[in-house]
Amino acid sequence: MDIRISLTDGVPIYQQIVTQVRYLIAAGSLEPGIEMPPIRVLAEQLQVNPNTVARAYRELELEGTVEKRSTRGTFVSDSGSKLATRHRQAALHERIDQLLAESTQLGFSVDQLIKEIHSRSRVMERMQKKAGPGRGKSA
Amino acid sequence: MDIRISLTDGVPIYQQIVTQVRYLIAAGSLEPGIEMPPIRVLAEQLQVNPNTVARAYRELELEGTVEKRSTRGTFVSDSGSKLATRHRQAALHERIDQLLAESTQLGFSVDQLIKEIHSRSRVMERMQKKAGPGRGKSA
DNA sequence: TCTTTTGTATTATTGAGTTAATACAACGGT
DNA sequence: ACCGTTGTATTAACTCAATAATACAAAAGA
Repeated sequence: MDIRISLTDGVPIYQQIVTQVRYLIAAGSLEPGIEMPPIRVLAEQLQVNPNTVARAYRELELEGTVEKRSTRGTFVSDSGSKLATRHRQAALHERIDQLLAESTQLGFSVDQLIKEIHSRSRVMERMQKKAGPGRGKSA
Repeated sequence: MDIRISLTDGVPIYQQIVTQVRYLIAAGSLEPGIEMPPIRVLAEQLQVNPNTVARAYRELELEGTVEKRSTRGTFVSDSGSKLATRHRQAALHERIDQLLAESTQLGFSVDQLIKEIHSRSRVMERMQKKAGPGRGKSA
């Protein structure tokens, strides 16, 4: 499981796990039916408390992305890929809505906002070229 | 001072004050040179602790939007309008950057993102027509 | 049946952030 | 000089979320 957590960026560990599992599933690295690492194993690899991983798995199960089969383990559900993608899109929509609300408050039109986005995306691209790969615990 | 705070939306009170003062200044309701309400007065109007208002004023002073003249009061600084606008734009840029980061992770191109934004903005407009004015303490 | 492996549940600790209570200090007008 | 007004400083309480410590329950398989 190629999951990397950062202890310094303020994002809760369990949330990082959820997000990255969704990513791995949406990207096809984790296919439906595959067994997830047991809670304790992943916790050991990431050097975090098992409860933290349990919380991430619980959230993933609630949304239907994975299935827990009592004592047999946790598996990527059949609809895992679809759900993971949907959740990621929902997260994106939420961000977009926040942004629209804030830019409206600022008196920007949508067109002006679009221009700003293009501008920022150019800046981000430039930064991408300089930035090295992130650091963090990995599994 | 037409400031309305919400005790239920999770945004810290002092932050709401800062944001709304910046808005009032950027919008021209508060012009450079104008005296701000004394900390205790605004605190009384908003029914919050004076320290909360003090914290908001301190932040506004740190960024140069207002000036404190020791015991004479707090005034909108000459560059207040420019600074308030700049801070609001910076906040917007930050949101945009988060959004770009997340959408990149999702595998969206900038153009796809733009389409999503247009789509969401149509949704938001529709919701605007239904929503009534917000409720909250006002001064 | 016993042991191992799985997820679960409960409770405590930690930590950050926000707000409040209260006392202080300085300037200015009378 | 004094009193009232201004902002300041210090400390405490409170809230909330995240994480950890620990014990529990149930199923599978030797």
